Amino acid sequence: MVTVREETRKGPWTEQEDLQLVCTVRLFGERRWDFVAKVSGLNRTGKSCRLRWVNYLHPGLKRGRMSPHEERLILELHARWGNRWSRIARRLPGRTDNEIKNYWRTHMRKKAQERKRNMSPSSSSSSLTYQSCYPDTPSTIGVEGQELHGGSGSITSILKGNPPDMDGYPMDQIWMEIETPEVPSGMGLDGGSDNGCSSLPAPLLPPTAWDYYQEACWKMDDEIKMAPQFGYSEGVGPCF
DNA sequence: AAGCTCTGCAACCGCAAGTTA
DNA sequence: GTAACTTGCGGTTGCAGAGCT
Repeated sequence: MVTVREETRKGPWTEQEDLQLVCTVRLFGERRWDFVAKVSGLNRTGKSCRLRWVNYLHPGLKRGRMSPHEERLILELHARWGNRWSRIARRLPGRTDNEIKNYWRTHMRKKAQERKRNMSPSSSSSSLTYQSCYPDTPSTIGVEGQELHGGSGSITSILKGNPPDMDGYPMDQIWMEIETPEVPSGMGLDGGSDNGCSSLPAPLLPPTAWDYYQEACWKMDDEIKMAPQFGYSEGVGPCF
């Protein structure tokens, strides 16, 4: 055996890695990230896997620009809680703390530049408030419909080079289709209807993608078979 | 058309809190 | 009770694409 132990991978995720991670999380749930990292065969840290999942692969993530509602909500909540990004994110379904953090950063940068330009000391010297930014936004802070913007997902691109009908398959569309109750039989990865382990809906990828999905999972199948001591049976995601 | 700057996003790092043995 | 391990959070950085000069 000439298995050269690779160093832990860093940097951008590949489509293959995404698939492997999705596959593994699907099986084992959104817990024990170090374990997920190991079992998936990815040379990534558990931390890295978690981050990728939470910020990018998790179903239901919204992508694209913040809506005025969201912008306003962020401003309001930030005024109330400060840099408690994860807390703020919980109030914004489909948005991650990272996303909000990034948004806020660029938002503040923009505002700072604007202020520099204007340099009008006559205006209120207090820190930025949502009112000063969006004086005319409606006051209804609600959870708007789960509109799904077209994202630029890695899984999207894996599909790009694939069957022509899959061309430009947006990530969100994938998740939307996933959410439909139709489960492609055969993979046995649906893990039962209510294992309650994760928010992942049954099939992860549209039918055509399952071919690739299967390929991506071959390694894991071995891992699982090799690791019965963990008490996991195929197709049944454990609840942590 | 080419180079430069700006913007948005993805990902890493370090630390703290929580959990488990 | 405590040490080791895992997870979550916030800050920061680097890169790629868009827009501008």
